[in-house]
Amino acid sequence: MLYQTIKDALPTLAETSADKKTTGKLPSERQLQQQFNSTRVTVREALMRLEAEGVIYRQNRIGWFLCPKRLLWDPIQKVNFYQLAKNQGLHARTGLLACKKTQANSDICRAFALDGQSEFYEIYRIRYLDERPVMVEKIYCPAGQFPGLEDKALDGSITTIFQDDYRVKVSHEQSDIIVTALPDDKAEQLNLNGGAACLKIIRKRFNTNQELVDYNIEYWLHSAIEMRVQSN
Amino acid sequence: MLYQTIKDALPTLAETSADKKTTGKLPSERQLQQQFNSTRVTVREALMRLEAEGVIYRQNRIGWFLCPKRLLWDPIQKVNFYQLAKNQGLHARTGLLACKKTQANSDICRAFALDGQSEFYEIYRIRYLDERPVMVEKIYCPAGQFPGLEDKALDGSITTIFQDDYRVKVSHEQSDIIVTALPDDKAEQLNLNGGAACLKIIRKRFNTNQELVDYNIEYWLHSAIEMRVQSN
DNA sequence: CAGTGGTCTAGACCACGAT
DNA sequence: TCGTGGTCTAGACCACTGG
Repeated sequence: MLYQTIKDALPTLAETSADKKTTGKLPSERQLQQQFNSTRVTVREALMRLEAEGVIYRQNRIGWFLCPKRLLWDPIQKVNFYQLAKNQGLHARTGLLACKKTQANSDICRAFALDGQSEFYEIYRIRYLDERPVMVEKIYCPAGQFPGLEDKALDGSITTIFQDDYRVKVSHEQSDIIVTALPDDKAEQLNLNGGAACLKIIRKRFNTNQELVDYNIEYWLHSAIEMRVQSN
Repeated sequence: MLYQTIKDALPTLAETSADKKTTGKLPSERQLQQQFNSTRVTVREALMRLEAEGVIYRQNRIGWFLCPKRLLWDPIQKVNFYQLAKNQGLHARTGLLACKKTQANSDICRAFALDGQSEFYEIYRIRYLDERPVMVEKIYCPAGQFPGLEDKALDGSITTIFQDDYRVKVSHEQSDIIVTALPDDKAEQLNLNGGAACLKIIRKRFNTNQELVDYNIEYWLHSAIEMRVQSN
């Protein structure tokens, strides 16, 4: 199986392609095809397996790259994203893609115990680690509860805005985590390809009165993250 | 993209192929190729994407099947596997593949603060949900601490054996969780194909003295499991 | 033994990126 | 504009499953 051959050669490959000390880009698929005396379909199958393994990733229409180390995350701790990254020597950044008032699907309405006509803020954001896009998220919160939210600095910490501007404090949260494939529209935002493995996290955050504060849907590039949990 | 077409047709497909009330098996790749006027490579790409999504899975050289619902698991709770499954209407079973005394790799020795010459029990097991293989695990524990372990009923709860037969009580644990591809040897045991997405969980369990009791490496078929965690 | 999935070959066309 | 990745066609051989 070609996959093993390529895997063993990976370190060399990334080096040789490195014009200067560049980003760990692999040679083009056609170059690999020649080098390994194979065909493009086969080369791609091998690359996709390495992608599944979390060893390489690809950027849409750009090429294949070696994966940097994963961000270590504890789903129990309510830690600030920037702080978490910094502690691990990574630079975090958040980009705001959109913020609009809209209605939400039935799952979300039900979670808030609101009916289907209710208005929500939908905040669409993207997160980078060392300028590599690794996650997109949509945050839903009831519009009535956060007047003027669209004018806040939404490319920072939402938790801080809730707390400082609206006196709403998140006390605990629940995360649902599954492995799935990146939907095409999310992939596009991340400059990745639809179908890549990802972690889908649905996070519900509550205040001390057990009321839902916001509903968050995240898609993480699977090779960018590692989870560590501690039972008591 | 063919993938969407097939996805939409999935319910119909699983039905039509069902000889009797069978397991949700899809038609053969060649049948699909004809039905959708395409080629096998393309059909397979579409199927593999659906597999990545967690909608279908394949058994090695048998075919493609619709996925049953996922087992919901809380990595914080130290719940018995059988009980967990039962609560969710699933039937759990464990098979013992092997149990031997052996040396362990450096990661594991270091975790136990033992040197590379130390002997360990290595217990290799497989777990089924409704008779579908969904996980393989290797459990390592220091041989000296558990004399005669190989003669116990290792297809049941290890925790119970530790507690009842050796007076060793697990008090807390730490789990490391990443998404990766199923290695070929693990895939073989599961009757699956190497390269399928999986959850790899490394779990360390400690006694009340903060001493490591066992070291567990699990590979879960990704579409068989969903995680739910609650922060305090 | 017939049919299946696993793996591979040898091309093709298009849209987009880098230049 | 040229090369790249994204998608697809049309075959092939083999090992294994299931009847």
